[in-house]
Amino acid sequence: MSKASSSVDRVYDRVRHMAANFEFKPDERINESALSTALGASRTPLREALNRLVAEGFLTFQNGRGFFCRSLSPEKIVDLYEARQAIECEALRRSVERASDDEIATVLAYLDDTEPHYNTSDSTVEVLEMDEDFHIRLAQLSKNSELVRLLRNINDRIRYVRLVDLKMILAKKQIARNKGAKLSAHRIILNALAARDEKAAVAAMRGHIERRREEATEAVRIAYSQLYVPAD
Amino acid sequence: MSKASSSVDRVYDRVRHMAANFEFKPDERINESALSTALGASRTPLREALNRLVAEGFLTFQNGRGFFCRSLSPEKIVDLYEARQAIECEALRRSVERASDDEIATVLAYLDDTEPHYNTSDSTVEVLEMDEDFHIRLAQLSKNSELVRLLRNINDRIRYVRLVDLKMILAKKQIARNKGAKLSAHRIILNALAARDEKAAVAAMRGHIERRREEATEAVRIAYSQLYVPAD
DNA sequence: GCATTTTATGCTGTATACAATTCTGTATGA
DNA sequence: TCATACAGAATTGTATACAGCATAAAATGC
Repeated sequence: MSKASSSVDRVYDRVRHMAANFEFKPDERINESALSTALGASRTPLREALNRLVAEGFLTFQNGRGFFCRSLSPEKIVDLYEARQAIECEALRRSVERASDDEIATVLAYLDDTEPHYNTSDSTVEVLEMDEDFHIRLAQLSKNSELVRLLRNINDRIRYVRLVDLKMILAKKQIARNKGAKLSAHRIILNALAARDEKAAVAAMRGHIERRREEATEAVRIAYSQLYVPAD
Repeated sequence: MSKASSSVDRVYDRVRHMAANFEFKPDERINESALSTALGASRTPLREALNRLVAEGFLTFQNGRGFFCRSLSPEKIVDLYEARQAIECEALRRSVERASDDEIATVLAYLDDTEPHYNTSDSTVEVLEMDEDFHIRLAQLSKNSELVRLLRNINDRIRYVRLVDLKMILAKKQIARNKGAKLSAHRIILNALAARDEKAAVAAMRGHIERRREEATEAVRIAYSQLYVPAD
């Protein structure tokens, strides 16, 4: 049960995390020598990791100029939200066919377990983690590993903006939060799935993501200001 | 207007093409030294290219054992077809909102131009190229570059099976082919888009891809036999 | 003072070397 | 006959060196 992870893997994980959280500023050039020494590896494994991240959409690459952080623009983020709608709605359609009642019940149990914490936690990171986890579990019911893979990739690429968005939401609705009075969006989707009501489930999912998509432009604006203000 | 492509880029293009066409057999191990000399480059740029291809889903990687061709299974291909449905249908929905009449007319003109050749060519490679090109142009109407990017990736990963499938279809319907008598599937989709009929367009697209998805298992079987029979 | 050329610095792109690991084939024993 | 152990070969993983390019800085001309 050992990990036996290579240098590339360690570097990859670390740099991916940095890129996801915009520890490189948008469009910032990445200095390979500096980063490699900072990570305690040589440039060779670092560059291999960077190449993977380019293919995943976390970084860009220009010949002769090196690697750069991806840019951060409302358009790009909206594009990703739309891709997320495509993926998650498709997964849901397949889940209606393929997920057993037991499997759906397991996800429902997960929801029951986490919802109290989800509704009271002040840590946006924790809340987002739970949210992502729910969506992944739901997508896995489709039995389509490609859709799950794509969703994971998209989630990681919009995480920073989602985090900002979530902070925004919590700041606004700090007083009145879902405490079971109203059915949560997640519960509505899952209930529709359990009832094998494809249309209702997909519509709920679409709307659920759509609401965030609409906030994307604003969230990106705030994200920028947050990125370029040194003090937190 | 020079290309100024680096060694990595050249190697990347070449190996990607090889992987797409299963010039490496499914699950086959890739020998880095041999391949690098064959491509006239050293192992360093080759490995960078291989890492990109892993991230894109063309290859897999096992620590300490190296790079392998992706496996070829009906399940994987079905997964990809479903992902394609997700992407293309979403793109179509957005195109209904965003594509101008002129832009749609341009794609229609492309269809008019290519359809004669499309219906008579005996080269499955050519036919598939035209088909992919049409679908990409259509997806671009969505103005969502992420969806286009994903579609390109998926298309390249299922190309080999699609090629086999197409050969199968042409062999069967060799006599009676669409010569304008019946409206082509592409034309139906495009007309619905032009009429801003989202439901009809999406339904047509879904069905269009669904038909191929249903043939996937059979096509994979034939693909296997073709891959492991030396003579063509 | 501004634009332009030249020079210098730093960084990237690739090859190569070598250590570490895995694989293959053979021999040995039950 | 099968399993195991071992030795040699092959292959991968990483560091390092250096050439070539791009960028920044300095110098020159107007």
